[in-house]
Amino acid sequence: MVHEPTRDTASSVQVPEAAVGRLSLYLRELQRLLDEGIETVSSTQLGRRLGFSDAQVRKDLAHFGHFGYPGIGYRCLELSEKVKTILGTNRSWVVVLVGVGNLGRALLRYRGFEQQSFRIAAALDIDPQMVGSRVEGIPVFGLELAAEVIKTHGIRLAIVCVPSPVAQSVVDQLVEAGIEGVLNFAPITISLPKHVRSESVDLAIQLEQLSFAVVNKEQSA
Amino acid sequence: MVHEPTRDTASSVQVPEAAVGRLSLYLRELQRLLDEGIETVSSTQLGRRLGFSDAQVRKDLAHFGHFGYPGIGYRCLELSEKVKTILGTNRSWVVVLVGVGNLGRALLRYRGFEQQSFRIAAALDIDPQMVGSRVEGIPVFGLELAAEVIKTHGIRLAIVCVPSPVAQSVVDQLVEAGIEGVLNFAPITISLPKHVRSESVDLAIQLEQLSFAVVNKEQSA
DNA sequence: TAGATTGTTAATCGATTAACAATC
DNA sequence: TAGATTGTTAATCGATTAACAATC
Repeated sequence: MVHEPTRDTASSVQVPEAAVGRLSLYLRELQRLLDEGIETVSSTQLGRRLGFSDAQVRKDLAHFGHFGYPGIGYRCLELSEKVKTILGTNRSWVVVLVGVGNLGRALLRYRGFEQQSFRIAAALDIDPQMVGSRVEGIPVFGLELAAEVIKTHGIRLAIVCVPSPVAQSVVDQLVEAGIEGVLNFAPITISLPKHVRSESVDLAIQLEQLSFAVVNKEQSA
Repeated sequence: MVHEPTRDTASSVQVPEAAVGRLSLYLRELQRLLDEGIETVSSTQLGRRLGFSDAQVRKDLAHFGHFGYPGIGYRCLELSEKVKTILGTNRSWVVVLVGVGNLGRALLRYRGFEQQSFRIAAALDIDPQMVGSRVEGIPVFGLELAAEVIKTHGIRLAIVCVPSPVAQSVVDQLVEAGIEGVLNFAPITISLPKHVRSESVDLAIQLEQLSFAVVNKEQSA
């Protein structure tokens, strides 16, 4: 009796979202290991460096393939390349930054993510004073040119650092213009069509979490 | 000073850590409702605005007390005050910012979290050129004065935006000086003693998560 | 009262951990 | 071969959802 190959790849098996989050941490740690000249790492070692159990590490990675060698562990370089491919960062992403205020300018200057295959190619703003200028070498266009800028540079992701009151409407325009993912710095919950994904950074919320943890330290200890 | 990375499993059995994270989102949304002049909200309404189920909202809040009124819902003002008390943000927190580089200066300028009861009272740096100056009105001290600055201002939380290679050692010094919570912008996993809590912001990781979601959109849809 | 909505218990679902045969 | 470590299955643990009596 001949069977069709069973489809148990990532497309049919549900990969927990938390596992994808940890994938980024594994990658970051693998890159540190490589910097330290370490060539192989076991799930126990990798987990210890990140505060995860060995089982967690193996399970997470096994969702995506057979990357390890029994008796040896994982080869750091090989695994980091595999993880990059899974995350989609084996190739370069072109990003647009929207809102060239204090925070936006700092991010243009920061460049902390460039080494990780994300490159800001253009900025958008509504301020006529900014439009037409360059900030940190990056040209600033009017928001109404979003669709054109996005198409010209093959942009799929946006970093949005506009004031909260206009954030939803700005994101709506970006979605209209074809953006597929949004990193949002405005402290509001953005409504998006299902085909667009967002991540957000809210420093007030993170500080609140620290506040809670510190205040409740006695109880949780 | 070497510590094990803090384990998430240290969270209390009674209240899931994820529920505490959502508490901040409830608070943010309650403040928007108040701005809109809305006085009461049901778990269904609040959940819809945040993308959570009504049961989730009720369950999360019920971990901390009986805040609702059957037949009516939750009174926005009252609930927001209760949530602030739980999070510890009903009172003001004094924060120190460490590392006055591009990102640090942007955060000093940003002030997005001041309205949420977090106030940066002082900055620390090792650059002799910076030490003794003021940035955005905030005085910059040498890192070696950490303990004194922390004690003088009653500081318990630190925002750390120093380069990755020195982040662990800087945090070690802050812990030594008595800091209780750290918001870390360096893209590394920081080892901390169990009594110190950390949150981190890593833009590269958040962009990677967007990258994954966009690349795997077909499968996940 | 009738309608609405909570807080809570029970049922379901999912994620983490433990254990171990397979394998290098 | 002996020792180490993976990938995977089973067991455990925890979190979310459903349902509904209590209650305003």
